[in-house]
Amino acid sequence: MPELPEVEGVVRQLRPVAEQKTITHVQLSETIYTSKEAGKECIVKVLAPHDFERMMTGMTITDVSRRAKYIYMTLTKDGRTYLLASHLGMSGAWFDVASIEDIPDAKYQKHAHAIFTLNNGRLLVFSDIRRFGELRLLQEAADYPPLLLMAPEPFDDDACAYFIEKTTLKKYANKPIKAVIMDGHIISGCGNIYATEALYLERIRPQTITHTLSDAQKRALFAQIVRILHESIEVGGSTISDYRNVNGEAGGMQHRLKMYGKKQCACGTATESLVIGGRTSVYCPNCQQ
DNA sequence: CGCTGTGACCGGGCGC
DNA sequence: TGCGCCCGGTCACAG
Repeated sequence: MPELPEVEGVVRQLRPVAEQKTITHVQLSETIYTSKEAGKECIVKVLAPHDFERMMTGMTITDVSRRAKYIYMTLTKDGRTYLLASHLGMSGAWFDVASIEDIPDAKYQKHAHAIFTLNNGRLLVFSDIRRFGELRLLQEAADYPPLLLMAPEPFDDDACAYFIEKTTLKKYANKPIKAVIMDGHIISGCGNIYATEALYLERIRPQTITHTLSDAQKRALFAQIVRILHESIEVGGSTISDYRNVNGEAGGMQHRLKMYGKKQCACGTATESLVIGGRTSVYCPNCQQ
């Protein structure tokens, strides 16, 4: 499940293959067509499949960037600017290939849902096994209000202050800290993997009620999250549940995880798990107090 | 009005 | 072998 570091990796790989290219053809999957006909918002949001194909055709990709776990592609066509906001959901992936058969995993070949042909003949393919991902064509971010409500990028100067301020609101103060740091309105891009790791490294139990933490603890936790997100970006992200980068390669971060998915802590103690905010949360009852 | 809880979207993988 | 359940990022909406 791609979190911020994995999405950042995808963006860095997409840039050289997508920027300054023009989309000459778009083909959405039969699944999208039939699902949309049934009234569901399958991957392509708001627009009817044919309208999405028509509007995307002729677009020039001028910029690829990341905002939280969203991939933003800035597009231009006929002198107008657009934004394609794509989210990988649980199992989405982008591939840069010469043909569909070159997608390195059969499951991703089977679930190729949007095929963009570029003016150099290459294909940009959005695949998604569980269809929780999305492709949202907008004129600007403001056209989809949830994008404006996301917390600052964790690497921004004001992100820690924003986090501290939010944690003092009664809406968040009485929640478990893990639910708070995984909330994209508080911190951008920190999902279950990195929340679990940061709490372990700071020796804080995930169920700790937020207001019981001191500001110093909150600052240290935030700094730990930033550090571990950086570390993961450097080593290519975590390969968990089929996540692969644009070249189909695995990342290296999964080998460095100390608590996520562990049955036993490095100290020898069996880990415990509980559900917080609907997500499985693992911690060491010995190391985390 | 604000917050909380629940539903909706899915198929791979695993347990029985 | 086969069936059924669990998992999860995010938003929408009911209460």
